[in-house]
Amino acid sequence: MDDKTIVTDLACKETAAADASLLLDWYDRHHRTLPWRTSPADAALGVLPEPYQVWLSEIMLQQTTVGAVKDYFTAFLARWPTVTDLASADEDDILKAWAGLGYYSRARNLHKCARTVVDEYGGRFPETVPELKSLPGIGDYTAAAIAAIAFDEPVAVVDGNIERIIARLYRIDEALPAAKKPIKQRMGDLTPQERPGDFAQAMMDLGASLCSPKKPACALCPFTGACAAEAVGDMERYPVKAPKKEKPTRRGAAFLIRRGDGALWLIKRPDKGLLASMAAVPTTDWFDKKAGEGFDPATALEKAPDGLAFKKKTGQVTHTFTHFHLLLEIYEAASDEARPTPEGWWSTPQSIKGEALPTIFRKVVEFVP
DNA sequence: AAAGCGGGGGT
DNA sequence: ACCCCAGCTTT
Repeated sequence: MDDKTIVTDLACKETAAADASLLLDWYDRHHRTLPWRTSPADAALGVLPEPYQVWLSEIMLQQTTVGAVKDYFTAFLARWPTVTDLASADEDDILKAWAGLGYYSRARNLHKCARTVVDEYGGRFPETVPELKSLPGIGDYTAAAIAAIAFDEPVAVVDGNIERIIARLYRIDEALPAAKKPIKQRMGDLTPQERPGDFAQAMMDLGASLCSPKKPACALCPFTGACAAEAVGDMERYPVKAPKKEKPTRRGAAFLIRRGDGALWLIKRPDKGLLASMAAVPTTDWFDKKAGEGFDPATALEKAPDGLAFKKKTGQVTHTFTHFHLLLEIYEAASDEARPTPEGWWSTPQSIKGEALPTIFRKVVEFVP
């Protein structure tokens, strides 16, 4: 190496450009073991994880924290060890196993995707981003994540954590979602040819630990000194986002129909829209008070299932969805009819635990005044 | 580009 | 109360 090269290297060090090896070294020292990762020993040998497990974990992790996913992932893998097993499963069994995890279209798309992989790809996941993206439930992020982690493809993986890190490293002032394009470009430039999957996971680990939305731990960060936002002490400004809309409150009534043996009458929700295809108890429509059609508890009984003597219970059940708050009044009636309306089924105290009840209706059936 | 789509944990 | 999370699909 001649003198001129040395001078160039020194100059680079002073400007301290972010570099993938800084992060990979950090990752090798802080590697977290997770149910869907290969062991650190295997990873060091370059052993890639099973594509089925990478896919399953990535679908579960969409907008969902690692802590919430772990037990669901373990249970799914034990019950359906391969994509072929999942493809031949009953969709209602998948919805029951998914209940409580949220974003239920993921569970329906999971089943569709498994069937496509079996029917169209002979039970093996495709390895390219365009083919992966064509599968149900797989978008830009998940396609890149599977390609990088399961197939060692050096593609730019960008999730919410990585958007934050990149926006800070390069002080990107454009607001999301417009900033997605330059962020993906920067991530592509930073992604190494070697160990692209580890690099992506290292970035996400960094975002989940040190480069947090509030009070990032810059002193411990492998990119310290190479981060434009840190240099000006304005980390929490990035990524710039559009202001959020406020959530309206909707109100309605829920109807518990209870049999002598304690069984409850459940219904299946429509196959489109909120909580599609999930189990529930009968309810009124949910009215947005701001829309001028305020819910009147006195008229709730007009919408109640026919022929039953409902009594209003004290207290309400509340729940917050992505785009509104919900407040439900609870009514209860005894019935020993064989089949009350609307169409549904009796679920006994023993069977109700296994029903595909989303959390809001889990709260309703467990309601105690 | 914006809206619809869950639930829980951290602050 | 607000923020965010290993986002995707539809409008």
